[in-house]
Formats: sequence, structure tokens, C-alpha cells
Amino acid sequence: MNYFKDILAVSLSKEIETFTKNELLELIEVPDPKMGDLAFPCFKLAKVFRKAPHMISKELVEKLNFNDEFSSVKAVGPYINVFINNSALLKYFKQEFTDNKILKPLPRLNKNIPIDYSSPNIAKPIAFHHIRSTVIGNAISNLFEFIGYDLKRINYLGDWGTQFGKLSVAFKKWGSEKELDEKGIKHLLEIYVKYHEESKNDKTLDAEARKLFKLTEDGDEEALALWKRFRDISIKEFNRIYDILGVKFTHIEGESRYAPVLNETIELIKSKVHTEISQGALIIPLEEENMPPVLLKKMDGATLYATRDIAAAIDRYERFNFARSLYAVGSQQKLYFQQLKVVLKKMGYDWADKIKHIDFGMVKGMSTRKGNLVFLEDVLNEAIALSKEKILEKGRVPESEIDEVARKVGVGAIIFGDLKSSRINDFEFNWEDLLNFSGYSGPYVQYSYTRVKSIMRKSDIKDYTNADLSLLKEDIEIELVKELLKFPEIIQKAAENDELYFLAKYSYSISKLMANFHRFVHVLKAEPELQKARLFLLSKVADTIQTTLSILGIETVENM
RNA sequence: GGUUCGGUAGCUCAGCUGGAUAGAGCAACGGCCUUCUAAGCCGUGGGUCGCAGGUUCGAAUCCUGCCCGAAUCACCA
Repeated sequence: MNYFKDILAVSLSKEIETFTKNELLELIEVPDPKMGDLAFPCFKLAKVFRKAPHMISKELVEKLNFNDEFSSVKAVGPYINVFINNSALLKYFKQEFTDNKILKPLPRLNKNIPIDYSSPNIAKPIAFHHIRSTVIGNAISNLFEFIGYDLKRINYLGDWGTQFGKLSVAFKKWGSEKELDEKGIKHLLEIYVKYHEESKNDKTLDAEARKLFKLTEDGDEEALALWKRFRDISIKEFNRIYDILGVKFTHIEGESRYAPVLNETIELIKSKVHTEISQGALIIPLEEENMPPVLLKKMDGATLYATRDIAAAIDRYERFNFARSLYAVGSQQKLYFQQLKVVLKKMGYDWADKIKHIDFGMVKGMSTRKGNLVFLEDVLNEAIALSKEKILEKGRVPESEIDEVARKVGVGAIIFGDLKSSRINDFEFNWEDLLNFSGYSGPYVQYSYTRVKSIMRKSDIKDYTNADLSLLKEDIEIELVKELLKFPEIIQKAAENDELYFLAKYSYSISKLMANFHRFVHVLKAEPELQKARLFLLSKVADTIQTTLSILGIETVENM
């Protein structure tokens, strides 16, 4: 659509000298389809020319000249409404979608973007609320990869800290090898919970835990072996869930990576910014910035998250020389990330400006009926089971593919559910919505895709490359063409705002139009040439849906 | 209390760099399977855009104040 906007703007700029072409381009709107494809409001001109806007629109329309791009250019009150000529539109459509040029990832920029997402704490099963960072980070990564960046997908595990001392103590006291083998991470959670109960009454436990973690930090072989074992078990279980979700990482590391360099990091910080001891803790005061201080070391000398994160930020810059550095982390940590950037900036690192916190709202209303967490895996399994049930009901999917299709659809519903609205909104946990596969949902879009593919499979015509698109005359066909041509704008908007819901909405609106297409237009009954033209269009609908969903991290299926 | 984010239909949300009658989905109700997949389609009802001022040709959108909710504000991450 930008192509036609540009033509309109150029034409307008020939008549209007007080505005540049780009200023005019900014003013052009995409109105209600009934009014036109493009609209130019004359209010801003009215101020400059001191003339009523409806007069200006009327006069302008008479002066404007076009080739054959527009079929109608009319003054409607203060607006100039423009309809695009169908043949020009279809010609442009064919050009852009030949070899799917428009859907291809953008040229490589040779610029790195490390992104930190998912990042669970080890020794605890992944709870449902981890879905947000995992799915948002994965999709943002896909999006930036699409527009040309090289992504470094980092799962920055919470794998260091006194909680491992606690876990070690708990395992020594109540742990069982047999249960660890059988239940894996859930056994670790059990004993961790028990530890917390017991430690309320028995204060010696905490001291013991600190001692054990100190041993780990100092490199004690036995302590380290136990830590490594907890970590390996955790990673194995995490990977199982990432496989279900279809989420990938390029780097699995964790806070432990920075354990050896913490002292030198603190020395480095001390040498570059003013630090002080306050109430026994080592802090960086940020009064000038109107922020609370950043704590580097606790009273007992132990380091904190901030120290590790500063080390990690520097490390990521040194390793990747990043164009941007992203963190998909909840909005609770907004202030913390501002502080982190300020500290890095104070240390003289200009690249701190390239750090961006992709924040998102928290998951609320999670069922606590059992007084414990809702595990992500359970929610996924629930969604997959429901989707399998529906697949069996319909009986369209071959036996051998049922489980795979059920997974893609069930998981698609969960992922889409997370990405369908603005990141910053809190996410309401609600089984009913989560498992509702109709309307504005992943399965709806996937379903739309299968119907299109089904038609393509049933037709004898398999090659549409030389289709004569001028045969496409139905309104709904033209609407679809216009929608498909919006793809680059949607990608751009999503990337500019780090918002995935633009893509989710886009996939939905294509599907919605497709539903209308099915109602008014028949493909297989059409004459061969017309059928070919329609198949060309449908194949592009399918490809656009697939490309859009795949950026969101959702797979398409051929049947459901 | 300070800071930040939010308050639009019963619920979940779009729309917010001011513009033409405020839009979706879910839920409710009523229709549609001899027609390329009914996980679908069509229709109906449902709104003082938190409240009050201001800015202007025009405000859900910008400004101010207030009300309500959430997050956060030094030893968790």
C-alpha cells in the first residue's frame, strides 16, 4: 500500500508547495474501506491557506493528475478519498508476490542482537507465567531475524545463588536418589518446599545452606558436582518443554558464567563510578538520577543480581558487539533496567543506550486452589489434549499425524493467546479463554490455512505462475489482495514497537477475509483460467499466513 | 507518599503522533451443514470511552486536577 500512498503524495506535492512530499505522505490515512483505499484530510491545509477544508479538497481534486493508478479521486467534505484502480493493484500484487519476494526475510545486516528470554531458575519446574518471556522473546527474535539481524538467543538461567545451598542441604536431608530419577525436577521442588517449611523453625538450616553454597563458590568438587547435577536435570526438563513449544535458543548459559569474574567486575565498577558503603552494603548511589541506589554487595559480602548483570552486559557487548541488546523480562523490573543502563552509562559505556528492556505485564488470576504453581507443561498438555479430542471428532487427520497436529494446534492456541494483545497488559490466566479455540485465536488462523491448502490440493492445477490476475473481479478478492500487500508495513510496525500483536491481528484479519471468500467465491468450479488466478491468490494467502505465524513461533498444519 | 503503567460493551482487548456513524473476540440470543474442512458463516442485543475542567473548527485520543487498580521504591531475582 505504501506504493500507492507514495504516488498520491507525489501528486499532491506538485500542487501544494507549503508541505514537503514526506509531510503529505504522513497525512495520508487509510480510512474505512467504504470511503476509499486512501484518504487525504485537508484540515492541516485549511490552517495554512485560511480557507475551509471542504473548499480545499474540492479545488485540489480538480487539479490533481494521475496515470491509471486510481479509479476514483473524489472530494468528500474535507477529505479527498481515493480508490485504487484494480488493474494497477493486481499488477503490483503480481509483481510483489512473484517468488514471494514480499514475504522473504530482509537482506542480512551483519549486525548482532543478543536477546535474553525465558531464563528460568533451575531446580524449579517452569511455571505457567514463564510462558510470557519465553514466547515473547522467541517471537521478537524471529521478527528481528526476519528484518535482517543476527540473533543471539540466550537462555540466561538462574543457576547461581544461595538457593543452591538450600537445595543441597535439602537434598542431603530429605532427598532420594530414586525419586530424583523418577520425578526429576519435581522432586527438587518438593524438597525445596520442605526446606522452607523446616527453616522457619530451624535457623541452623540457613547457616548450613550458606556454608554449602560457599563451598560451591570456592570450587569444592563434591558441592560442585551436586550443583551440576541439579543444573543438568533442570536443563533436560526445560528442553523437553521448549521442544513442545517449538522454542529455540542459541546460547544456554546462566548467572554461574559470571561467578568467577564478580570480584574483578566490582573492582572495575569501583574504578569507574563512585561507590560507597551504606548500612554495611556496597552501593552505587543514584541520587542525581533520582533513583534508588544499586546494590553490588550485601552486608555479608555476597553479590547480588545487579553485579552479575553488569558483568553479563559487558560480556555480551564484548562477545557480540551488539546493535541492540534485548531483555524479555517482566515490567516489574522496569526500574531495575533503568538503573542498570544508568550505571553502565556512568561507567562510560555509550552502548548502554542500545540496551532495551522488552517488558510485559504479569500473569494474574492463576488458580491457586492447591496452593501451588500452575506448571506450564500442564497447561500445554491440557491444550494439546483438547485439540486432540477435536481432531478425533473431525477425523480428517491421518492416524500417524494426530499427535503432531494436536501439539501444533494446542500450543498454537497458547502462544497466540499470549501474543494477541499488547505486551504491557497483564495476562489474565483463565482456562476458558486459554482453551477457547474459536474467534480471535491461533486455531482459527491455522484452520483458515488448512481450508486454503485443502482447495489447493483438490485442484488439478498446480502451477499458477502465469495466472492472469486481471480475472479477479470479486470485491472480496480485491480486499484480500489489499490485505496481503500490507505485510511489509505490519512487519515494520511490529518491529518499531516490539509488539507482536500487530502480527497476530494481521493473521486474523486475513483469515477473516478468507472466511468471506469461501462464502462468495468458489474456486474448483471456476473455469480453468479463473481457477488458476484464484489459486494464485489463495497460495499467497497461505504463504502470508504461514510466514506471519512462523514469526510468532506458531506452526501451520495441513489438516485439522 | 514518590515514580511508572493502566481504567473503552457483562468479560478479554484494539483504536490514543487529535479527524468522517467508537471496533474485534468471548459470553448471551436467533438462524445456516445434499455446496472447495461448521475449530466455520450470517444476524440481534449490549457503550455517560473512570470523573471534572481546559486547549480547538473538532477530544476516547493532547493538557491539568481528582478517583480507582497494578507494579515498583536497599541487601530477592
